[in-house]
Amino acid sequence: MAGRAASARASRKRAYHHGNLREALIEESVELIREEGVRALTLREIGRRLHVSRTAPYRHFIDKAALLSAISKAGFTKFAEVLEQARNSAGPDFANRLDAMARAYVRFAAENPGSFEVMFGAGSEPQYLDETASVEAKRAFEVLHSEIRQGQDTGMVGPGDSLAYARLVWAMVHGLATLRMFDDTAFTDFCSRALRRGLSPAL
Amino acid sequence: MAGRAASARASRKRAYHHGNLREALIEESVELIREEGVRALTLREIGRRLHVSRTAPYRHFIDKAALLSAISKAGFTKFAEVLEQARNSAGPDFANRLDAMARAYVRFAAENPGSFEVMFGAGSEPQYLDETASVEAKRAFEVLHSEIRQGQDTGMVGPGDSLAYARLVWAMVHGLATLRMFDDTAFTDFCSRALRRGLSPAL
DNA sequence: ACCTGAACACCGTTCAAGT
DNA sequence: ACCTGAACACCGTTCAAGT
Repeated sequence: MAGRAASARASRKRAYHHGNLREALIEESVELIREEGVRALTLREIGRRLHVSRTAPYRHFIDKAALLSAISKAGFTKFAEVLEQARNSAGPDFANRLDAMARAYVRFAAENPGSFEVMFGAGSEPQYLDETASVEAKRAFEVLHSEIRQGQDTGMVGPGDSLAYARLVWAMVHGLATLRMFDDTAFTDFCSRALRRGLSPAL
Repeated sequence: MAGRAASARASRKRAYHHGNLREALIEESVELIREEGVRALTLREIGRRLHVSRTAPYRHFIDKAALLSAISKAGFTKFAEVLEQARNSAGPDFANRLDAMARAYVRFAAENPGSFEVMFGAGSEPQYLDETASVEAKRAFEVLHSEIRQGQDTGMVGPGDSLAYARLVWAMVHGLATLRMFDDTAFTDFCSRALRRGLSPAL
């Protein structure tokens, strides 16, 4: 009946003694955040859920901030995959690829509000997403940045500093995501069009 | 020597019994947030600072969330004033007025990170800044929205839904502010130009 | 190595009691 | 009306002690 689940749980629990408590802490934290929000993330609660003492997390993270940092990095890794996948599925046209990434960005924020908050929240300080950011955040940003460079090659994006264009797009879409303006696809498309016009070479 | 400060403090303290503890709680919270960040905002600490018991705030706010809500509203009131003042000081030219508001928006976020976080943070749910938002938030948004309408009248902004244009600009600038991309004025100006190009009527 | 319980210094919130 | 102290149920974190 519940044999499989039980044995999975048992082996999982035993496995903590083998060195993957760290991984389990991150996974369970992401799950808890998704279910109950960031405020519900508590070292004690996460310990309870993993049938582990409340101080066990300190074997793997120096403090709660370190756990949050790991959650953020895991979030950015997933985020980069999502953006890349959206871009690659959108065909060769620059407009379609950019729009697909914008939609994926906003959807990620909508579906993972907790992770999104940890990734971009007060604790972190990502700023320009290049120098000070984690390598995971940089990788996500690079997915967009490389697309902008391609857009410049095909004349869809004006000449000049590709980094500035990429930051501009990132900020625009990030604003949409942060203000949770994503339940109206007509508006999102409206923004995409205006954004592309803003990027295009001056006449 | 310290007589004036002392008597001011004394009359201030006595005044709490006269009904302005509520106001003092908000002011002191904003001050504390500015100094130490949102995480430092504690009902107990705020009570300490005002020489009042830790449960005194409950006479004026049902819980901590209600205090935060009041802080948010006060922040939006200030925010609206700042935006309006920036616009009015920028002369008659649309581009200058829009750029001035963008700069003021970003500067407000830079100078009041704590208030900004409370205003737009996880607790609140402002979304489109019109229907669900507080009247204070709506007022701030209206400063921008009315300017967009004027831009349409003078042909600087394309025809159609002025609300959509206003939301677009808000999201763009909000992204800059949220990602703390404000230490590079050259980049901010770059974004302003692209933004205005995106708003302009299609050819 | 990894885990545990007890303990410390904090919170938000409630409530009976004071003026 | 407005304020207070004690109390309750939580936290994050440290540390000596266990296997």
